Amino acid sequence: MNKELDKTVCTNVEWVGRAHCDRCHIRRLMFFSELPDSAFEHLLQPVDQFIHAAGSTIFEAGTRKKFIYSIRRGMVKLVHTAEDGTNRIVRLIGPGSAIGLELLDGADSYHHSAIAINQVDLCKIPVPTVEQLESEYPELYQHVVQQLQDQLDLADQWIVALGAGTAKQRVAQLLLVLDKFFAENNDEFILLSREDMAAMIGIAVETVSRMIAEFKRQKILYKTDNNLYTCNTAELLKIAQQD
Amino acid sequence: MNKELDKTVCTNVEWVGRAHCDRCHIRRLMFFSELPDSAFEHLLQPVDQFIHAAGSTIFEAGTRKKFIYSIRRGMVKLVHTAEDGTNRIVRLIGPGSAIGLELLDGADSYHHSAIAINQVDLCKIPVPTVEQLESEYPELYQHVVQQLQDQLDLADQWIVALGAGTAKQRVAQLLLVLDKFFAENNDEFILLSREDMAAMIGIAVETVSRMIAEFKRQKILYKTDNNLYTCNTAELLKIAQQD
DNA sequence: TGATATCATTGAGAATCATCAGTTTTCTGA
DNA sequence: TCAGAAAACTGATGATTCTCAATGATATCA
Repeated sequence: MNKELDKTVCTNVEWVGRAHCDRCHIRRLMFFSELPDSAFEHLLQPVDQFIHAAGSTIFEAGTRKKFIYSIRRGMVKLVHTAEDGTNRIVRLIGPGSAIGLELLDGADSYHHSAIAINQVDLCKIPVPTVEQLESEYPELYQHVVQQLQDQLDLADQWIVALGAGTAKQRVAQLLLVLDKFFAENNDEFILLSREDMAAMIGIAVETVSRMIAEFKRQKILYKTDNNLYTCNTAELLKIAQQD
Repeated sequence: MNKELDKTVCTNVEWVGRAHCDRCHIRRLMFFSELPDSAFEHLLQPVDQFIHAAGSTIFEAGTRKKFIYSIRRGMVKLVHTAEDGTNRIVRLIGPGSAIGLELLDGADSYHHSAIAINQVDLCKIPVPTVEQLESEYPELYQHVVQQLQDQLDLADQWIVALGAGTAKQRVAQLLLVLDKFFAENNDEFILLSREDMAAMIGIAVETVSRMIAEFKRQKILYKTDNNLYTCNTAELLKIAQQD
């Protein structure tokens, strides 16, 4: 199912500059939210800021790098690739969340591949720096625990909502998830590719397409802009939960 | 799918006694593994030990209790129940793992119900006691992080292995998961009820039964004892991964 | 802007799975 | 040890979904 996703891996990454966490205007939303300004005076290794183009790979599963990434803007998909090349999307990660946290507790390589869905703005934080700050500021542990718990909740939601039911129900659930996830201020959201959606709910691409097309015809889902969509949440909920 | 699991909730719970963590012979496997004996001299609230009979509920989703549980022996299923009564098993938890960790970071109630699969031997640890020990011994945070990361890995494995593929592939994957999970020393494992298996992989009970029966006929799965089974791992892997 | 590649949609037939109903097996308690 | 209940298994049928193939729409780039 869904083989050879991303045949042409575009590695379009732009270095934006050294991060100055003490002057970061969104720090209270980010990985170092609990730390005082003074914490960043003597970092073991510096934090850098990057912009990843849509489709570019942030890290690949199994790679032995030593960085975690705090997402400032954009959406990242965590992908598991099986031996036969089958891809499965395990989680979507948005602004304020961190990826690569497995490195903080002994894992020697990333557990998934992380790929930018749209343009992603992120901070690249060396693991030794995190460990240094953890030992100096135990409150950072609290934040890591919070992050992991949030991601565990997401994974559970994924299992419950996207892992059972008919194809139509799963697509409806997925749209509800996307709506809640992307819609920060407005209620528009980016509709993912059929391939990505299929890789999330474990059904064929054509089936996803059929369901999406049907929802569009029924005006449950409508395009507002380029590839921005809005949906009728109430109607989707009814579909998702019907017996 | 799989409605009215556990119509007769047996709440057979036996108090074994106050836990003396400083003298616990398996502490290095348990939640307080990193702490010194002296840590337990002045606990805010005591830790108690219980035995739960198979099928009994350890806690129910949404309950506002203030305890986490460290599993000493036996298997626990974490169950999500939808509004319509549909049950979905989100995770299996075994010895050395802890449940209810969501309470440690602000959640005011359990996210799932926890039900004993076989006889479960556990320690009931009050949240204030954990918080006390966390502030005195920051290394306990490390352990919580480890626990959460382990459970996140389990959840991801669940999504990848049990969420896609044909019914036969999913059942094969599930048997492999059970084999790896239950088989501590020997290679026998408890075969769950068809209802539980269906609730894990999101297919109909009858379909699970058909697949299991087929595996038995093909001698890929054989009963060794009461309801202990052994499986041909290589053969199951082949089935699980075939195109 | 037009050519081309990629993605989304649709159709049709085959394969898979859910459902309902009935049978067999296993478990449980008197 | 036996009767009754629960769980597991099986068969038949219809609905759903996958697969293969073709067409339409959209994006990209020279």
